[in-house]
Amino acid sequence: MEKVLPDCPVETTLMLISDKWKILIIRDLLTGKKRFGELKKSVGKISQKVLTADLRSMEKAGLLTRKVFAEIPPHVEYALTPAGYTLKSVLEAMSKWGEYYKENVYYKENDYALEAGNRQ
Amino acid sequence: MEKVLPDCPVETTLMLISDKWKILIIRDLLTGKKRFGELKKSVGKISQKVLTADLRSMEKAGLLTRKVFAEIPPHVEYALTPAGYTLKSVLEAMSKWGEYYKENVYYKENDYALEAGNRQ
DNA sequence: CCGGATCCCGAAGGATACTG
DNA sequence: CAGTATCCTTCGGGATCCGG
Repeated sequence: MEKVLPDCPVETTLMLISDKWKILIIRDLLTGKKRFGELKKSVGKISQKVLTADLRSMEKAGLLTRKVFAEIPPHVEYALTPAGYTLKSVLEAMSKWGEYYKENVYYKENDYALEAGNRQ
Repeated sequence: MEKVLPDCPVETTLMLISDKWKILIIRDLLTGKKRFGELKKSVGKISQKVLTADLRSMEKAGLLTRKVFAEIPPHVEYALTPAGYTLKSVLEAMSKWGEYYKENVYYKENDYALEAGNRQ
């Protein structure tokens, strides 16, 4: 890897998983290995091109493995590496905070403005 | 037409803080309130426009407060709300993972990749 | 000092068609 | 089924100027 990691470990993490869909890919792999088509369905409205690109990038980063079965039709399985799996702690923190926010901010305080940082 | 938060709490969190700079803004506010100019320096290469926009968006979402002092020259302070502060758990998880990654994956990349790839 | 108003660009992502 | 290959669109975000 020619590129140097940032000093701040938070930025390191951002560099690796802050793309639009990567966290969701990890979320869906935390429950076990999945085939390309399964991921495409479970992640959401991701396109094939982007899913392929993100999976390749995460493979290079050592977050997941790609296993090709020599079959017809093709069969490819993706699974988290130990390093990828340890992202579970980050996802769990995000999940808990999301629930907290929904109950304590979104439903109680003033309505959350829609244009603000919304991604579909 | 009311827009609703996603069912998945992870996606809720993503919706609110997955923009390029928001996590770093929170990182820098976790240590206490800061003025606009201080944030601009500490966050990194963020532009004024984007910093302003992100701060406004996060204010609307209830993550931080904006306090304007009636002074000349202007003086504005930003501070996390309790909801914003609880994101600390997410940031800590990201920080720990970043350090873990640097030591256990980045510095041993080739070994790791081979091992993970050959394991089956 | 803070930040609004414009203009602009490039990269990330989407749509669609094709293939081993 | 799991990709490539193209083409196209969007929009996040940078640069600059201005103003209270």
